[in-house]
Amino acid sequence: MSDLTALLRERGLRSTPHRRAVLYALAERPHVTANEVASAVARTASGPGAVTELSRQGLYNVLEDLRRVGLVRSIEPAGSPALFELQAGDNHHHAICRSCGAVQDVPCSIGAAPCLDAPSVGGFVPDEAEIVFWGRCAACATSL
Amino acid sequence: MSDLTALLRERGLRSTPHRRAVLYALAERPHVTANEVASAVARTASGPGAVTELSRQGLYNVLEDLRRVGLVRSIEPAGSPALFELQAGDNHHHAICRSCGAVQDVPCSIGAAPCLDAPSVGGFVPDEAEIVFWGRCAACATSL
DNA sequence: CTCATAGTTAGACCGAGTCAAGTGTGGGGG
DNA sequence: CCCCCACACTTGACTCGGTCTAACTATGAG
Repeated sequence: MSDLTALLRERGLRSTPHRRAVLYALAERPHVTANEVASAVARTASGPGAVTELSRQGLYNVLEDLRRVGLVRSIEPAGSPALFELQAGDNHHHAICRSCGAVQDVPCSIGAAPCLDAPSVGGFVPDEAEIVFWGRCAACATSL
Repeated sequence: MSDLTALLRERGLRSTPHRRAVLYALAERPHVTANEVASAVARTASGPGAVTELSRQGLYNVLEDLRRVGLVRSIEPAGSPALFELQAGDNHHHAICRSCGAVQDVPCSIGAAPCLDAPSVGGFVPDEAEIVFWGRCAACATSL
């Protein structure tokens, strides 16, 4: 758990219980909404790592801080609140189930990095490509 | 303008002034927010095609109807309200400028259809791939 | 010890979109 | 010709996710 502390310090952030709790929560379950992070953190409140409730503002501050230093990434699929995950640095993409909303990681496999190839169009300078595959997850596809 | 009527009938929708006005507005300017559509429609109110103001709910109804029959497509970039465009049927993607928010169409050029290749992962059955390139548009890139 | 600053809180606020329920309205049947 | 019903549309309250503001508290460098 103290590696979380190291991680935070490394990025120039103070290591606070809330920040550690958020990182810990995201490590356990990827692709969670801000609310889910909040309740995960709240649940931590009863464990040994005891954490006081985190206010809404506090939560967003923490998430934004972590995002800014590159520890956390967020995606905002159409029709869903923002989802947060630990930044793995592997530039993977996401597959989202149209019927149950489950989010799955998809390794960035198309060739090397299809990711930044495309738009030489009109002088546009891309720095990131975000790909979302919409469809049905295994469970929902079979139960059709 | 009556081709809009035909278009609507073809898809099983009554041709109403509001629906025509929305289609017309989208034909003129792609990637507009619901609000922008609303004001475009309102502006039409003073022209020859006179249209009475369209309520918020009415607007969303029209947009949803058009989307359902495949005349309109919408994208919801992170941190922005939904943007609407006419469905061109060409499955193009979008490049969004991080600094000015401008949205540009990007032809779906990577190979044939990178679009549905990827996730054989875990039984996921994709039906659409949505790609967003984030970066700087020509104007913002040069003015750095 | 002390003070600036980072972190936190409570609560008002906002924009985008949805819900529910009512009002027109226009195009068939009786 | 009139009634009636489906569909278009309006109004206003409401929800949800998130932001802003203004305080308060804890921390840690000097």
